Parts: sequence; structure tokens; C-alpha cells
Amino acid sequence: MRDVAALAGVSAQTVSRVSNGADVVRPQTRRRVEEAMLRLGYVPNRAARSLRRGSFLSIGVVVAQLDQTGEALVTAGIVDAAEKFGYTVSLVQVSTPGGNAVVGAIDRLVASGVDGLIIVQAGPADSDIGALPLDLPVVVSNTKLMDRYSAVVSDQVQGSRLATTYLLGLGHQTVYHVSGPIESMSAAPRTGAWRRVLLEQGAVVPDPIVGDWSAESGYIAGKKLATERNITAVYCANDEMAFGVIRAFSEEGISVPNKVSVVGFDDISLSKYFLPALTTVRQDFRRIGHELVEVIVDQIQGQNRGAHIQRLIPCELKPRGSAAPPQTS
Amino acid sequence: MRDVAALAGVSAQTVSRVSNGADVVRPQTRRRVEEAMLRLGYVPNRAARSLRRGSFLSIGVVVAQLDQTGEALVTAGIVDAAEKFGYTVSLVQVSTPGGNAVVGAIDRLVASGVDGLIIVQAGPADSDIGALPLDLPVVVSNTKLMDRYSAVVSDQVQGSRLATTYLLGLGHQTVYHVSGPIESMSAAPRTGAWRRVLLEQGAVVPDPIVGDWSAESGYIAGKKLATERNITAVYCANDEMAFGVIRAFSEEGISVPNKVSVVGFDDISLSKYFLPALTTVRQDFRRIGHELVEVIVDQIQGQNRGAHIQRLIPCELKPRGSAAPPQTS
DNA sequence: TTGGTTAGCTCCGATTAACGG
DNA sequence: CCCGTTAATCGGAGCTAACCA
Repeated sequence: MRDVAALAGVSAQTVSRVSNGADVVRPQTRRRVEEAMLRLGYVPNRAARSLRRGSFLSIGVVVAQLDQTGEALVTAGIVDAAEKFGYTVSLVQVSTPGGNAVVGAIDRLVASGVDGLIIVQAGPADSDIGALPLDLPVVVSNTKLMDRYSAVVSDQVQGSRLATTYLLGLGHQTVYHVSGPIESMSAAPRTGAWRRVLLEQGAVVPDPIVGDWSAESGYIAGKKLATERNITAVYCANDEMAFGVIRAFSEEGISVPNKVSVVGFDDISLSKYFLPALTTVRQDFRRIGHELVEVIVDQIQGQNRGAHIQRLIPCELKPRGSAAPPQTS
Repeated sequence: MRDVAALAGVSAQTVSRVSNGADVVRPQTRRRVEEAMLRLGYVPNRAARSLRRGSFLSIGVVVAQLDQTGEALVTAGIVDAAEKFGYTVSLVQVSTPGGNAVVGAIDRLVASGVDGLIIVQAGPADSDIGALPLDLPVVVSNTKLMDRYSAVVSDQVQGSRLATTYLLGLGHQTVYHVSGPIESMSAAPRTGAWRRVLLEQGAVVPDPIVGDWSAESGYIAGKKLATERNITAVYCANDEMAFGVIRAFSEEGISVPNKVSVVGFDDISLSKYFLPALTTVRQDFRRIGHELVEVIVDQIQGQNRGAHIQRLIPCELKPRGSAAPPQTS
């Protein structure tokens, strides 16, 4: 900064005024300073600025598995929105399922200097997370932590009802279900809503099969479901598992959707191009990312630090080729 | 820090020593200090520390589309490895293809305080990137920027040869090709290697069809390829496009692999569960992420700032169901 | 003397207030 | 009204001189 001031023939004071957009600087002087900044490749030192102002202009983001479409898209949305608000994004991952990995990850983020925390997914062992003595704003996208922190999440219940009622509406007697892991934050409400719809409509409630979100677990579930006699419809808690189920069915000579209808959840980019194209429930991940940032920036800058905000993002049914009315036998 | 010192009954000096792991502190005193830190939830202020030490312990990462498997996995690898080295990861995205978006993104990162830069993907308009007056270490995973900066990339040529020779080895007379966008950094070497193999083996070289990595573009390419008479094998520059091609073929009544063999590139997690399971060339994205961090940390900490390092990560063929010997007519 | 510790000072780089030309 | 000077401040790190076993 000293150098810039020297080159422009002004004082450090003025440089600071320019770089912070004060309006008491003559345009001509401002131009001289800006030129000098450019020539010297001057970038205000972030550390000094943060130290002085007491904020980092940085948001910490915790993800579990970045290679899952949902987390990747939410993260992308967060990065986009954060940029608009002038914030940087610091990313940490909690892939190791071990005990207090989440706490460790959050500690790392806090130590790295962030003004707020967004927890996209905390992995399976996220129950210990409540005990954090944080004075930082926290926003989550995780139904399990919703009651503790502000949250922006997909309306899992609405989406799940959508899928189930759609299948019943097509004429299926009941709907089988491949769920996510029981301890998962997204799986439970989906399974719950599916069960409730079946009960409401007086349909038999088959035992759900538990998967782990992977196509492989769907494949295994599909092999098991293929042995059921009266199965005509399956609702899978995500698209990957639906793919696995369809693959297993195909190997067993069960055609989709002719013999069995399959519906997924998420609408990942490939679903449209699967064979058959997957009927699924679309989550608006990018929007979730955007709103997460809105909420946390509001909590960081606004005075409503303690506010407990809940935003539900609606899901949308995407009818495609993998679901059809049951075969009249 | 003052409070911690007071609570532990020591001086700020000693607190600093403890938090930096100096060895001249009596274990008993150390314990007292650590207890006080814990009780007060003390976290050393990153800004102050950075300011004093002149480093941020942070790595900036530039991605283009986080929802693409490759970038997501490389990023995941980077985050993992960075953590091991004690670095934080700052993420920015260059989704807007506009002119100097890359430069803007990098400016933001630099302004946010990073010690080095990893460019995973810079998007289509990355040609202007060479003109950066950076005194920061930069490592890329991008064949187009390889000659300018240190790089860790998949051995596209080797992988592409693998795919092409495999298909020829199965007995196909020639291999059609669906490439990535011409301006892409990964597409060119793949297409080049494919062409060279065909020429080496004296096979006819069909015009490649240009896609944009999306399943949709593969689908369009597939529709076009379906009109070719003597086609028996297609090599697609990524898996998504391969899915699109297979879908188009299926709609046109062309069975894969019975009539036409299809090979992809990447080995995304779903490839194994597609129908048919996709024969493809696996890239080790996570490893690329790890090595990117190794290289950049070396350049940040070591004295070989100017070194121009090139690491090629080999690819691996995954023979699955979508490629087979040509039908004997 | 030695090792553990303390008090006190400077410095990192930018921001900001007060005051003056 | 525009700008310079001066000095204080943010929180921690590094150094020295001194202190007490």
C-alpha cells in the first residue's frame, strides 16, 4: 500500500479511501491511484483487512461426499451465491464416518477463519453435532439438524407423497420402497411420507428395503424385489438406487415399465437418458444452495443472529418412461 | 488470548508457545493452558496469524462445473489432501463462459488470500489465462495449460489409445468417435490419439462428431451415427455422451453391443450399472486431486517455486458389457 | 548455570478518527 | 472540499532482558 501511495504521489490514507470506495476523492486522484494499484498488481492484504474489520468475508461449507449429484449442485449453488454477496467459500469434507469427524471438520473451518457455517451434509455420524459451542451463525440443509439450526431443505415429504400418489394414481395396488440408510437425514422423511400415503389410501405397506444411496445397493435391492410375486411399482429414495433396481430387474427378465414401474428421487442429469428414461422427483439443489447463502448472510450481517429460519423448497414430479399403469393381467 | 492467559495464570507469550507447539513449555503448564483454551472456546485468530506470518495456509481452487463427476472427484481429492497438509481450500467457480471470467475468478481468489492456485477446469474461455501476472504458485489439471504451468493430468493419450486399440482388437474394422468440444482441453488429445491409432492400423478415419460432454449431445450424435451403414464401434470422449449414444441407438433399434459396440471415458459411478454396463476408460480423479496438492504445497513451501512439473496419471480400461466383437454378417 | 517463564516491546498491513493545510 | 499527517487499533508472533527456581 505504501508503494502504491508513493507511485501515485498520495498518502496511504487516500489509497485506503479509494480502495474502499469513499466519495471524497477527486476523480482525477482516484484514477491516478487506481492506475498505480494496477501497475503494481496491488491487492489489499486480506489478513490485515480481516484483522482490522473483525470479519473474514468467508463462509465455511461442510460436505460429506462431493461426488454425489445433490451435494455437488448445492455446493455449486452456494459458491455462485456467495460470490454475489462478496463472500469466499471454504470447503471441508467429512468422508470418514468415524465418531467426531464432523466436529473436527468444523473446528478446522472455524480455525481457518469463517463468518458462518453451512452444513450441507455431515455424513452418517452427525448426531454429535448438536453439542457445538458455536457462536457462529449456522445454516444446514439436513433434515436431521433442522430443529437445532436454521435450515433450507427440500420438502422431502411433499416430494415423497408426489412419487407415491403418482404411482397409486396410475392404478398400482401398492408401492414397494427402497429407502436410504435409516440413520440418514433425508431417508427417514421420505420413507415416512411413503408409508403415510399408503396407509391413507388403504394400501398394503410392504417392508421397505434399506439401501445406502449407491446404485449397487439398488441393484441388490432389485434382486431381492424380483422375487416378490405381486410387485408392480417401486419407489426408490434416489435415482442411483433406481438405476440399480432397473438393472437387476432387467437381468431377471422383468421389463420396466411394462411389468414393474420404477420411480426415483433427485432427477440427476443422467436420469433423462437412462433406458428407460427415469420418472423421478426433481429437487432444486441449486436453489437450495442460493437460499442457504441468503439465510446465512442475513444472519451474519443482520441483527437476527438468533433467528431460527426454516425454508422448504418444493419438489417437482418428472413423469418419464419408467412408470406406467400396471399391466392388466 | 489475553483471557486464556489470565485464566491459566500465564502470559500471552506462553499461550502462543503452546498453540504453536513449542517444546520449552512445562507439560503441566501446557495442560493448564490447553484447559483454559478449551473452557473459553479459544481459537487463534486466523487473520492475525496470517498477517504476522505472511501466509494464509489456504489453497485456491478454480472449477468450472462442479456437478461433473470428474471435477467433483478431483475437488474431493484436493480437499482431502489439503487437509493432510494443513491447508484450507477456497473454491470459486467459472460457470459463465464470458470473456475474462477466469481472470475475475482468480482475482477474487487472490484477494481472498491464498498461497497457491489450483486450476481444475477453467471453462471454455481459458485461453486468456496465460497473461496473468501472478507471483503465486499455480498448478493445473488441464492439458491446454500444461505447457505454461505445472500440471497433473490424466494421460489422455494413453487412455484414448487404450479405448481405440481395444475396439480394433475386438475385430472392428474402424471406430467412430464422439468428441468433446473442440476448444476443450481434454477433448483434443483424446481425438488426436484416436485418429493416430486408426492411421497406424490402416483403418479408415471417419469424421468425428463433436459433442459438449452432455448426455444430450451424445444422444444427438447417436441419432446421426444411427444413419451410418457400416458402423460397428463408437468411442465416446466421456461416459455421459456414451449414455446418450446408447439411448439413441436403442430408440433406432440398434442393439448395444450386438450391433454396435460403445466405449466411454471416465468411468463415472453409474457406468457399471447402465444397461448395458458401460465399457470405459477409468480416470483416477481422486489421485489427480491428491497429487495436485502435493505439487502445489511443494511449490509453496519448497524453494523450487519456478519448477515446471508434469505428472501424467495413467488411465485404465474397464471392459464391461457395452463392447463386443462385431457381428459376423 | 540452566531451564522455564514473564513482562514488554516491535511488527505484520490495512483501516479509521482527529486534525490541519 | 480535497487531501496529508499522525497515531491508534485489530490479535497474534518473535525477540530480548530479566526473573526465579
